Parts: sequence; structure tokens; C-alpha cells
Amino acid sequence: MAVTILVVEDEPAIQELIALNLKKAGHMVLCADNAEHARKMINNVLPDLVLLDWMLPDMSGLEFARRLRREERTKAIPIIMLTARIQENDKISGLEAGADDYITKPFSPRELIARIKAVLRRRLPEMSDEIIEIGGLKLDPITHRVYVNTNDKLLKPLEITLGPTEFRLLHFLMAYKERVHTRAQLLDRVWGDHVFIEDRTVDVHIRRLRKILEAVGKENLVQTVRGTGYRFSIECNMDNIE
Amino acid sequence: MAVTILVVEDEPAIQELIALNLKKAGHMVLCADNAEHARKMINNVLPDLVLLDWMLPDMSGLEFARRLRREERTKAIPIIMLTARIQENDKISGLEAGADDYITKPFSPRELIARIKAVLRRRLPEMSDEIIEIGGLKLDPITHRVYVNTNDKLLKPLEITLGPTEFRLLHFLMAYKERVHTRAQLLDRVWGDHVFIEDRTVDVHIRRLRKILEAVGKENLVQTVRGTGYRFSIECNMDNIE
DNA sequence: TCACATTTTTACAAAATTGTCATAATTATG
DNA sequence: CATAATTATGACAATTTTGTAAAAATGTGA
Repeated sequence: MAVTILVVEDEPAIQELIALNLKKAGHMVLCADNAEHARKMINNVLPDLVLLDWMLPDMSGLEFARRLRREERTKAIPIIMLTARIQENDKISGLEAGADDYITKPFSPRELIARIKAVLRRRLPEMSDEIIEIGGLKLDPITHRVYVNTNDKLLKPLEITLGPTEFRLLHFLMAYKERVHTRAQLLDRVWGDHVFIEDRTVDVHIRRLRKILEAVGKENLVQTVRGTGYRFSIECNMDNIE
Repeated sequence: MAVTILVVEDEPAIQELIALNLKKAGHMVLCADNAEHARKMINNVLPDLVLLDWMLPDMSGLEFARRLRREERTKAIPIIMLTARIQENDKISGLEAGADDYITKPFSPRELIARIKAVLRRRLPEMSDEIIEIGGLKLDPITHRVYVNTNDKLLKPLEITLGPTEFRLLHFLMAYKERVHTRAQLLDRVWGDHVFIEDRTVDVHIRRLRKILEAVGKENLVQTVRGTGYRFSIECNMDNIE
């Protein structure tokens, strides 16, 4: 999946270097020279991850990170701090302010990419392109295919076809399995930021997803949590009293 | 769930348009032409949300928002700013003054409704997401599941299913265990602020919760404190005489 | 632009939950 | 022990939530 990364770094040379490497790794890159500029960009497009220099011309990176964490819209964005300092205190306060990781300059492009991947895997599993396999389903984000294990283990897995939205929905649900998601959360994270569509639209897509899964014998994976939302789970939700 | 919304907007056409759409969405609507008028209305009835135009005849919307935030009685009311300006600075200072969100004119009715919904949702009382485990019960807010340890320790915990209200009630009682709660407190914190529900209704839900817990052998966890209310406790409240 | 595929909304049916009431049971108090 | 106060409980209607299909809207590529 195309991961949008905002690079907030005032030194042009470094900014350029980073941007180049990120693009080469297949990411969408946005650049900002200072906090104010960064804020405007975020207002416009919500990035999936922020690379944040420790020292900015107009505000400390730390303070900027805190602001991102405070706002509802941005508080879930993973942040990686770029710092030239090696002092432990800085590392600690950087992490306290909500950074997910930090990299000490100078760093190799390889290290940068690796860290980004690690953070994405931890914080935004649906963005990392790893194959997810749960409950007899296997979803491959790279090839964009979904397989279901057949009962007969000798036969090779059966591929099922999903529409674009159903695919993203399933991907998200599988990436965050065993968790309840409200319709609003699903709209935010599967459909995207700043969309204004009805909550109930989610139901319809859940329905279509279920229909396809039912057809291959996977009926209890997508569960309804009444009053809250939906959940992907391999645990049955059997009624207790019988 | 009748939500009362105060619309503070001097232009009659826009005010009318907004009011119409809000009513259609099932809200109670109050309208004010200026800050002074709005103040009087608020004095009379406390709205659940304020839609506030950026520019008012007698005061800037920003200033009005600040005043609402200063007063104890009104400081918790969510505010959505309506602004024709698109300048970033305005957005920022609007949010800094304590607005919960802003909408740039012109906006679609759908967007308006969606934003209102989002803001109201955000304001709902939120409890910690940590797993709570007491007295052989395990409640997980993330997956939205409740397990009870079976007597046979080798078997895995049994899941029990609760209705939305019973779940919230149990969650609250467990989060504040070993403490008596009056019915009024429970209504406030579990059902939500200003709900008009009979005290006795709490009894019924306590009853329902107990019934489910009894069915799995957890009969003494939810206790009655006569003359006061209810309490979740692992200590038995045995009668003196047996 | 048209045909086609997908997405979103709408409308209604089905199911589950909820609040209230009436009445029974229990407890406190003199 | 009698009485009043409080709580427990079951039933039921009203409301809310979710499932489902079909229509409307939207996007897409030839």
C-alpha cells in the first residue's frame, strides 16, 4: 500500500536525501521546512507517518510532536524523530512526547527504511505489506489476493475475489483482529480521512464481505458487536445460556 | 437522545438552512442572531452543542467561544465554528480558543451533520481500555468480551455475552470496585449525563446483569447496599446471622 | 459519451435491547 | 409482630439497532 510520509526537516540537503530514499522505497513523500509549514500540509493531507527533525526553525520537534498527539485527527500518526544529539535525556523525552522511535543522525538509508517498516508494522499493520494469515484466510497485500484454505488440506488454497473496498475492509479487520471497531473508526481508517458517508454504509460492505466469506465456509469470522460495531475474530461468540 | 443545538448565526438565510437540516436530523434547534441573544438563550437552556459563526454583529465568534469556555456552566459544551475564511491562521486560533471543530462555508448539510455527530461522539465519557480482572471475571474493553474462569481450571475461560448497557454497567462497576454507587451516579456515569430515566431502571439492569453472572456461578459480585445503591465486590456480604 | 462496475443511500424487515410498570419479596424500625 | 420502606423480579410495549435487498449515485475506461 502507498504509505504517505511527511518529512519535517529544515536542512535542504538532508531533506532531499531522505525524500529520495523514501521515494525509491515506494513511499509517497511530503516535505516541510518548519513546523508551521508542516501543520499546513497536515491540514491538507493526513500523512501515515511523520519523520520529524529534533530542531526546527520555529518550534522544537518535541513540542510539535506533542501538538500532533493532542489533536484528535492526528494523534494516531506514528512519529519518528531525527536527532543529531545522542543524549539519553533527549531520547527519553522524545519518546515521552509520543514519538514511536528515533534515529540519530547520521543514519544510513537502509536503517531509515528499516525503522519505518518496523514502526509501521507495530503501529499501522494494515500499511505494512505483510501477508496476514488468520482463521484459514490468507491475505497478501502485495499481490492483492485473498486465499482460503480448503477443508481438504491436500488441495491448494482457493482464491476469492473482493471488490476494492471489501479488500481494504478485510485487510483492516484482519490487521486488527480481535478488536471491536465502531463504524466511525472503520470509516476513518478504511475509507480515509475527511469522508462524510453514512455509518450504515459500513453495514452494507460488511454484508458483502460476509456473503463472500460464507460462500467459502468462513461464516463466523466477521462478527457483530451489538451497540458498538464489528470485529474480526476466530473465537466463536456463542451464547452462554442454552 | 434529543440533542439540543444552539445555532449562533446572524445571516437569516444560513441560519434557516442550518436549522432546517438539523431538525431533519432529529435535533432540537435554538437560534440566536448575535452573541448577546445567544447568551440569554444559554442562560435559559443549556444546549448540548453550539454552532458558532466566526463573525457576529456584536462580538467575534472567537471571543464568544472563549467566554463559553471560561464559565463553569458552559465550559464543557462542544463548539463547532462556522467560518467563511479559509486562512489557516483562523482555523488554528479557532481551535485554540476551544472550538472542537470548524466548518468552512459553504458546506453541505451532510458534512454538517457528520461533523456534529463526530464531535458529540468524541465528548462521550470514555473509560480506560485496560483489561480488568477481578473475582474470576475478566473484562476486555478492546475486544469487547467478558470471560469467566471456570471451576475446572484446566478448561479455558467461558465467554459470556452481555447487552450493551449491561456491558457498560459491569465495566463501570468493575473499574470502580469495592465502592458503593447510588442509582443517580450510575445513571450519570453509565447511561450518560442528562438522561431522563427512572432510578428504578437501574435495578432492572442490575437484575439482568446478576442473572447472567448467576448462570456462571458468580452470584455475590454485584451487591446491594440497602438505602444507598450497588457495589461490585469480591468480599462476601454475609449476614451476621447464619 | 456511453456502458459497465462499484459504491452509497434508502427503505423496510427482523432482531435485540431497553425502560416502565405492577407486583412480590425482603429488610428496617418501632 | 405489624407496618413502612426499599429492593427484586417478570412481563410487555416501545425503541433502537442491525440485516438485507434494491434503487440511486458515482466513478471508470473504452
